[in-house]
Amino acid sequence: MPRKDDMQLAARRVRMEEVARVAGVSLATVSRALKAPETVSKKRLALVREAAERLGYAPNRIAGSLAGTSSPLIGVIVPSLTNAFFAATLDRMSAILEEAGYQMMIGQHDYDIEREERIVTAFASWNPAALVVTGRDHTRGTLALLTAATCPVVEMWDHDERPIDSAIGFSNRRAGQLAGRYFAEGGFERVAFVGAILSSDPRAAARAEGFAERFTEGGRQAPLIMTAAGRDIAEGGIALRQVLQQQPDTRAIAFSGDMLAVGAMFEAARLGLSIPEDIAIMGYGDLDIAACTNPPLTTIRPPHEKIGKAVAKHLLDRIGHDDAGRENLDLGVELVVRATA
Amino acid sequence: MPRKDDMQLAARRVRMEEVARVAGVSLATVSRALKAPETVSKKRLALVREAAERLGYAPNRIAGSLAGTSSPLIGVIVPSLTNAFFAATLDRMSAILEEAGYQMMIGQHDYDIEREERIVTAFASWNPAALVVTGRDHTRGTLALLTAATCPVVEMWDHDERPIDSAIGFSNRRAGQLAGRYFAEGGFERVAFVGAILSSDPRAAARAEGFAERFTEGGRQAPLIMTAAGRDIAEGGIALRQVLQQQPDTRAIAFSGDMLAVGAMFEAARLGLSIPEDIAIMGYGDLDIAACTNPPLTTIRPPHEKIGKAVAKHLLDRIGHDDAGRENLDLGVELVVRATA
DNA sequence: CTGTTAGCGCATTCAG
DNA sequence: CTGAATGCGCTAACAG
Repeated sequence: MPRKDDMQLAARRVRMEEVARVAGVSLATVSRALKAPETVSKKRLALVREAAERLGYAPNRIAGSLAGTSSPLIGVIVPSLTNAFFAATLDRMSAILEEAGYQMMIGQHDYDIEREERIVTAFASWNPAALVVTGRDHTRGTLALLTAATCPVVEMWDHDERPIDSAIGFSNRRAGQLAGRYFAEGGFERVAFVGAILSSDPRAAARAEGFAERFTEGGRQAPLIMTAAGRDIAEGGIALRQVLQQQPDTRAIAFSGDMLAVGAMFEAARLGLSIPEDIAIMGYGDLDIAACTNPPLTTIRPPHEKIGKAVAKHLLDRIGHDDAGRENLDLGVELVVRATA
Repeated sequence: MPRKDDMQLAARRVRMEEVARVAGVSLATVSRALKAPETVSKKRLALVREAAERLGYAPNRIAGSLAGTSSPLIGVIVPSLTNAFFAATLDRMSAILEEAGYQMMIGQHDYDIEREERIVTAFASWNPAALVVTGRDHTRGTLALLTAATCPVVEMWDHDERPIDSAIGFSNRRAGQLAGRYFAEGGFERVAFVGAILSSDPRAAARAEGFAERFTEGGRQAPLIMTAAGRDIAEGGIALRQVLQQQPDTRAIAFSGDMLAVGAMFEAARLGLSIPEDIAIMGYGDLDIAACTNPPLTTIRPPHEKIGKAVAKHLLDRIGHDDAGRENLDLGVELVVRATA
């Protein structure tokens, strides 16, 4: 490991001290000129900026974070990076936060709350400016860490009473209720709900519950609740066949995701079933594809991008502004009626 | 802002010094016990571990990174988080790197290389253990930063001569050639290539070039190259109509993405066109959906997940091991013939 | 408005 | 194998 006073070819990265020397001011003035320009005289501000520019100075954020109160790092944990919903949320967040000079550290736990705990632990040790997690289902350890955290904590994608700190999302139970009531009002007798891995996705499980709850309200027979092995489109077709086998008189199926629904539509076509005449289909997510299928998919639209924007803005509000308080926002969810149900 | 010697309710985070005190050893011993257990006697190792456990000690990674040579942070920059290809790559990388104790900082530039430069600059100031960018198309500034970087730099998703440092990907031109040759051999006379925003996506542009190059080889008429306004499924249908309008005798279309191709298939159905009899369709990406459509989509499969794994492993190899050298890997690409072409 | 002075929490010399 | 001492590069009091 080379020592810094060795003769070295690799130029050392330029430090604040050199900028100060070149600009003919003190270290502190450089620091202020860069972080709070309004607290420095115009004359020196210009000197510092010019020197920094000329030397190609880039501050060392690690050092800055150690000396300062907290780091411009925001930890965000989602179940999966490949899930289009969370990707949309992350996309919006990153656009806004990057603009404001924050960096997102992203972690995924694959619907495993033990892994979530490990990631929260790891993130906490970076002294982040904020921590964002998905949902309200955590281990006791995660809960303890998050409760003790000195930075703002946001639970997103779920709305409920008494969040740890702030929560921004919507009610998944209500989303399920929307579908259940719609099927009930549609006069269907026998229906089913297909959810991907309901045991590990508490949000999908909440939708299933809400669905069953509302559908059975008028004294109707309880829906068949079926678990699909995954969220991919291929599972949709498999699930359709299974539902029809277990409950042949099923006339309507609600899926926990649009891709499952589309897979079922493709499979229905292969089976010679027409939609919605033979079987009605409802999706969840309102992905771009929903509007394009034949016939276009009736689905439920969660506020994926709205969540991203709202979380990012809330964070920016709270970081720094001591007056900005916690928040518990329900962004709502809507039924988009198209032609499959 | 509370000072640390104030009476405070919020417990201060436990530091290494407290662990040292409780374990009855020096600070240095704690540090060594935690980072290089083999350099400490069994007896003290146990003492330190117990104390750390009991106090719930979590090291401050910011401080560690400042004192140490570099940080366990890996900067990864992709064009878009919502693009399923990059999402798959990030997913694999994060799984492997997280396991090894590294944190990914993810940035997206939305196919804007000026924004890429800003993100690279920001990431560099975190003293990362490695930097990963997508593709080989960079501003001069980015090039300068990356060339001067003291950490490993990987350009992924593209393969070419002379990368900045390491490169792991495949040849997009070759991917295009595969499609061009297939259409030529299929005996088509008039064909088209539809690419999303070709002006800003150099990889899609390379595929278009490769496509035209091979298709025209036998003296065939040059294909119509058409730019779609976006990557979403809805654009596929729009593009199909435009192609048919501009070149009514088109008998085969290659798309720069599976979702565009699927959108075109849905639109073709609405237009009463049958696939592949009236018009042949080829996708790119081999997303899950490709195998499920009616008929199943013929497409080209890039090694999305393989790239993620290979990049992560290469990084782990290189970080620390001075002996591990640069790499320039072509992971290949394959044509998946199904039923649309 | 400015410069001087102290650390931030840890990794790493160096002596023992 | 261990402990004392030093400093990573910067920010935040503080006094002028």
